[in-house]
Parts: sequence; C-alpha cells; structure tokens
Amino acid sequence: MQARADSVRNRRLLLRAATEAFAECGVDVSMHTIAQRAGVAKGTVFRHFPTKDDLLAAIMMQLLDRLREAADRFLRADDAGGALKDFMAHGIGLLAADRAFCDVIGRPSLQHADVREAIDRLCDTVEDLTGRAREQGAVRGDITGTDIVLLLGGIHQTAQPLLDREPRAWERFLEIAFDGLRARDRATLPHPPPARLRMADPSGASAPTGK
Amino acid sequence: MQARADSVRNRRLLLRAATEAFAECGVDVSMHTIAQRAGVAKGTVFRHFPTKDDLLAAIMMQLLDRLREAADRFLRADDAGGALKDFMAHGIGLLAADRAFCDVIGRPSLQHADVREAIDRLCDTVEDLTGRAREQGAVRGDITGTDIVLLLGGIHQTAQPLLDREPRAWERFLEIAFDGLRARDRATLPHPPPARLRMADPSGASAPTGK
Amino acid sequence: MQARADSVRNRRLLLRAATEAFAECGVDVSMHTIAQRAGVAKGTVFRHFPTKDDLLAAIMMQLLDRLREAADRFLRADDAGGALKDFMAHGIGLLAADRAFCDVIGRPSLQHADVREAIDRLCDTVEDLTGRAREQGAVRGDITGTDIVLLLGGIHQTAQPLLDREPRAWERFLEIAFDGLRARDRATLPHPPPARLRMADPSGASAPTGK
Amino acid sequence: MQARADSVRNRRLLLRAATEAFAECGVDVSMHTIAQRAGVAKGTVFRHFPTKDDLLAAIMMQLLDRLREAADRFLRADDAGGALKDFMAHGIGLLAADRAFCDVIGRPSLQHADVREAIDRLCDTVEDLTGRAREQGAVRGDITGTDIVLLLGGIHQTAQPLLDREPRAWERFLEIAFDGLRARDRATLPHPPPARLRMADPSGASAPTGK
DNA sequence: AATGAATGAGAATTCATTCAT
DNA sequence: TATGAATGAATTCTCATTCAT
Repeated sequence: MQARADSVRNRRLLLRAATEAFAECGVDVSMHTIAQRAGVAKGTVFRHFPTKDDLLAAIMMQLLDRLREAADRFLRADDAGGALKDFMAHGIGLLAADRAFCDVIGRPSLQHADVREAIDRLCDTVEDLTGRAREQGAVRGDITGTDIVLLLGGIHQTAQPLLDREPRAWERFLEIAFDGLRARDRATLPHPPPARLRMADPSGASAPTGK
Repeated sequence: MQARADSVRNRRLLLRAATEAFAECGVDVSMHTIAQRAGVAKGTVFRHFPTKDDLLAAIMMQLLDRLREAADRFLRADDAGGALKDFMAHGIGLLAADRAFCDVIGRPSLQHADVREAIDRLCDTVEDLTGRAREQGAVRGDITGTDIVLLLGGIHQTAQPLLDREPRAWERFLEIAFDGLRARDRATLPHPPPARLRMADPSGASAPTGK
Repeated sequence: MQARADSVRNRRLLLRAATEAFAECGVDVSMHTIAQRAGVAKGTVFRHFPTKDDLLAAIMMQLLDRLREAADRFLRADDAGGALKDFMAHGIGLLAADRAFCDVIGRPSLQHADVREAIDRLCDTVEDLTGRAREQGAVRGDITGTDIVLLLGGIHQTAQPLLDREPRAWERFLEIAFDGLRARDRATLPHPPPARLRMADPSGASAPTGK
Repeated sequence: MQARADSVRNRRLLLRAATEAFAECGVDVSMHTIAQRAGVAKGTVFRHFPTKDDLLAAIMMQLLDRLREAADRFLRADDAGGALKDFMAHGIGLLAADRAFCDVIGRPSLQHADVREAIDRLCDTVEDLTGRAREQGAVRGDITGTDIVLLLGGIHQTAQPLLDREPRAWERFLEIAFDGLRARDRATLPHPPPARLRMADPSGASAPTGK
C-alpha cells in the first residue's frame, strides 16, 4: 500500500489535465489528448476512469463539490442576501473556467448516481443559503435553491460569448439577475419553482442520438 | 433550367432536415443522418454545403434571421417595454426547440463572416427595440440590444435542464431577468455594456480544437 | 444503378480475401488485415459488412450454401450410399481449406438468422441424401442428415493436425467413419439422433466471455 | 524456504484457475481474469508463465499427461478392445470439458518442445494400448495410436455443437467411430497411418498470425 | 517474491469528405 | 447534377507485457 504514490499523483494529473482540456476544447477532446496533456499513456487514463463518461462524471463531481463547499462557507455570513449573491459570484467564476459545462448538460455522465447525488447535495446546501435570504426578505418568497443553481449556469452562459474579451462581463448579468430575484411588491413568478434537477432522461425520445 | 429548380428544392429540404436533426440530436448528428432525413444522398449535402460547419452556419443564420424578423415585427408595437419582453419570450421559444444551440457556441461555424453579419444585424434591430424601451423608461438606461441578445441564450440555458419535464420553465427565468432589467432607482450596472459580439477567436488559444 | 460495378467487384474481393484470411489465420485476423488483403480501405469493409460478425456470417453462409449445392447434386446419383460418401468427401475437402471453421463454432455469427436458415437448409438436403442411403440399406437405420453434417466437421478436425504434411489424411478418417455408419447387424447407437443444430446459446452460462 | 512454498502453491492455483477459465471461456480470456480467478495479482501470473502461450502450453501438457495416465491405467485391462474404447470415452470426456481445446489447435503454444514431447509420450502409450487391441483382433491391423489420439479430438469436435443441449452426444459418435475401427474383412484404409504429430509449423505459410 | 500501476500496440468502428460513375 | 462507394484519419477501449515499489 505504498506503490500508490505514483497512482495518486497520476490521478491528480489526469483530473487537472482533463478539467483543462474539457474546459478549453469541450467534451469532444479525445482521451488521447487528455492522456498527453497529463503526461501519461492512454492506458493509464482508462485504468483510472474506465470510460470517458466516468472521467466526465469525476470532473463534474469535482466542480459540484467545490460549489457546495463554497455554499457551505457562505452559510456562515450574517447578511444572507449578500452571502447569496457572493456565492453566486464565486460559483459563476468557477464555471467561467469551464467550457465543457454547457456541453455536459444532458450527457450520460449526468446519469451517474454519484453526480446526481452531488447535484442534490449542492441544491440542498444552496437551498439553505437561499432560505435564509428569503427569510431575511432579501429575495422573493418563491425563489428556491434550485433556481439559484440553475441561474449559476445560465448567467455564466449569458456572458460566455464575451468571455475572451471581457472575462468579467458576467458581473453585469449577475447584477441584473440578482436584481430580478429581490423581494418586492411583485406578483408571484409565472412558472412554479423548478423540481429537483433530474437532468436528461436516458430513454430515447427526449434526447435522441440520431446517428 | 430545370436543374436549378431541383437544386433550390434540395437546398430547402436540406436546411429543414438539418435544422430538425441538429435541434433534436445536437451538433454530433452525422451528415449521413441529415442526408437521409432530407431524402437525398450524402454527396448532395456536400454539394450544397462544402463542410459540416458551412451547414451549421447556414442554420445559425436562419435562426438569427428569424429572430431579427421577429424583432422587426415587435418594433411596431406601441408599448415598447411589453414588446421587448414579448420578443424575448418569442426568441427563447425558438431557442428552446434547438438542442444544438448550446453546442454551437464557440464553434468555427460562428466565425463565418455571414454569421457574424447576421448577428450584427440582429443586434442592431434588437438595439432599436431596446432603445425604445429605454426611452419609455421601461428598462434601465444602460441596457443595450446586445445585452438582450445575450440574455436570450442565457435564459434558455438556465431552463434547459428542465426542458424535458417542464418545457415552459423558461418563463420563470424570463420574468426574473426582465424584472432585473427594469428601470428603477438603482445604481449603474457593474460592468460596461457588452461590445459588439465577436464570438470566439479562431486563432488558437481561446478555442483550440485540441485533438 | 451502374456505379455498382466497382462495388460488386469489391464485395467479391472482400469475401475472397476474408475467406482466405480467416482460413489461414483463424477468426482473430483483424478487419484491417482483411481490408489490406482485399486491396481496399478499412472503411470499405465496413460499408459492405457493418460488423465483423456480419462478415463471418456471410462467409459461413457461402460455405454452407456451397455444401448444400453439392448435396443437391449428389441427390441425383443412383447409388445412394456411394453418393453420400462422395458428398462427405467433397464437403470435407471444402472444410479443409478453412481454418476458421473450428473457431467459428459457437460464435455469435452463428446466431444470425440467415446462418441458422442456411444450416437448416443444409441439414434438410443432407437428410434427403441420407434418407435414400438408409432406404437402400447403405447406412444404419438411425443415422440422420444432422449426423452427417456434424461428421463433416468432425472428420475434418480429426485430420487437421496433419493437414500441412498430409493434406489428404482425412480420407483415412472418412473411411473409418463411413465404415461405422454402414448398416449391419448391430444394436442401435447409444445416444439418440441429434436434434436440429441450434449451436451455442447466446445467454451467458454455457459460453461465457469471462473477460 | 518459505517463499518457495508460496510459489508452488500459487503455481497450482494458477494452473487450476487457468484451466477452468480457458475451458469455460476459450483462449481469449484475459490474463487479468485468470489472475483474478486464481486470487493473485497479474504480475504473479507472468512470473510463473512469461507469456500467455506458455500458460496455454502448461495447461495443454496437463491435459496430455492426464490422458497419458489414463491410457496407462487402461493398459492393465485384459480385454484390450474394451480398454481402448473405454480410454477413448474417458479421453473425450476430458476434452468435452474444455472449450479451449479447439481454439488451441495450430497455436504457437503447440510448438513448445515440452508440449510436443507430451504429445509424443501420449501417442506412445496409446500406441501400446492400440497394439494390444490390434493383436487381439479388436481393431483393424493398420490402426495406430496416433489415429486414436486424433480421433479423440475429432469425435469431441463432432459432438461439440450439441454440447450445450446434449452433453453426452459424443457417445453416439464414439460408437460410430469405434465401429469403423473394428477389424473386419475390409480392404486396407485409403491413406497410410498418420506420422508422428508435428502440429502446425511455426515458420510462416502454414499458420500465419496475419495481423 | 508479489503487487498492481503504467505502457502502448492494436482492435473494431465511425464519419466527414472525396471522387468515379 | 446527383449518387453513393471509397477513403483513411480519428476515436474509444482492451490487453499482454513491463517495471517500480
């Protein structure tokens, strides 16, 4: 149980390389490229992640756990509204580094039980964060944690075309969105709060491969 | 010129088939599938669109032009604020039908001069629409047409994970966003209005293919 | 419908090359090798035979049909016993050219409906041939066509280790076997006549892959 | 020498596991599977058997030696004809348990000097057995031990397609074959007795790997 | 001596694109 | 001009074998 030193190091190298590769090139980077970028042989990638989707899942989990940790940290702040907004800023920053995030939505990797659980955990923690903001009257009464999680991705996507030239453009859209979230003398939102995220359905019809 | 008539017809069939195929299956549908769905041979696809990216570009242009036409129509309404919101709803609806939209961001197809022009045209028209809303005090003073165009995609993406089960969930996020856009006793937005959309840069670093 | 000239030629080249390659090297020859030997590109193999098993099936069918044609021809002879033996000799000769025959037993290619039908057809025709020999008292009363078909392969396998140095050694074993088949004052054979050939069962247990 | 004890034990475990694995799954089982089934690490397999072919050879030798031991035992019986037949039944039973037997014919593993010697030893012993039967007039005068060894494999192969559903079908074909072997008022067999088994030639043409 | 991580050649298969008919 | 056959680079994944611990 010592020989693992190399293995652990390689796993770390692989995750880093894959994160970067997916972020830069999208989900279509080849496993070969990822191996190269990690400085290991192809076979090593597959030893650590038996399929490409496993690798994608591992990376998604990394991201999701990082987001949840952040949410956890912001839970301690007194000003719940400010904390929520700060969390969103932080989260969008994480996403901004990852071009793959968009491609990955609706992918089989999201079917991984582990990923699903990580999403659930994230939504739960963010719900706590959001609940406090709601109670303090900082956001509308019918905003949920899932709304916030979805907005993270959405705001990131909104600013993405500008990412190269104006890397902080998302701040503008976060401001707009957060302004829309604020409690006010407004009617209820037109569509009910989103259900638990269950991502794409594996069974045919809704997301055909159509090859 | 009988041949020309056939050719025109084929082009139309191809565009329709490709639009549907990309929408349903994402950008990874094979040219073969598209040819089949259009009822023509593979060679014919390549006669009309020398590369797959050309085809994608053509379809993006279609979408962009359709959006612009819609914006044009809404230009005639009296209530500029309502018209802007209605336009957004209409635009997001168009996007929602298109699974490829996300995949396509940052693709070389967006480098096509034609697509760039179509984007510019769209932004111009939406800027007119937005300008009127701004003047009527319906939205903040520093909101531009480009903001709106970006939000179209962003709101769509926000609701995308729910698309299968709650196809109209975007209405909720449009409401939130539009609420954030509204003129009010608020400070200026934190980031300057976005520049003209220039999408991803073809030269290396920012959007490598990384194969 | 003219462009097929090349295609037809290629299909023929492929079948020939594949037959030889499988015969010489066994079922593990790569599709690449087969393509090379046929003088076509790898992609062409897959255009004609979507999977390796399809190719194997096609080749098995060739062999089975050739066997059946032979059986058909021998059906016309007057001396039914001699005809049966001549057919066996002819069939074993066909098999002797094919090293793959053994490997292929129990393979998924034999699950192909077409192959199954070809086997059935062969057994039917050979049953006719055998029936006549039975009636003429040339072979035991409880010998069936399926016995004969099985013996074809078995006799071939018996002599196979000698194939390189004594290519006609199978004649010796055919003589022995046929002698054992002859009608005589003997008790019934110990095991009931074999059922229809249904080859290996696809469902796990009996032929696990065990990777 | 504690280590040596472990080593011997591992070798035994490996041989057992490999025998079973090859028998069940054919020669394509991975070394990994074999290691697992033996409860050792992959490296250990290679320490004992430098290549897969060495392992296969070791297993073939086991089988051959087991067959020879059986032949030896039957040598003691008085009724030489019955003993020969009983030996064949016993031998075919051993083969029937082994799905790999067919795959292995013509493999480089059979080139191993050790395997060749084991085959020779087997043939010698069976020749003794056969000689006695010949002398007692129980089988034709020109039947050799090598004939019998070849028939072992051949009869097994004949019944193999039925193995799943009728595991004792080989009894039928043994009866037929043995009937053909019996001494009688018949002419000499058409082909001279087979030479020593020299299996496939390693040098090119006759058994190319053809990759 | 045993372990199991790393290696890298190679397999089947896909697909955009080219080109002969 | 339309067709669809041919091409061959690229992809994911497997596995025998090597080697550091």
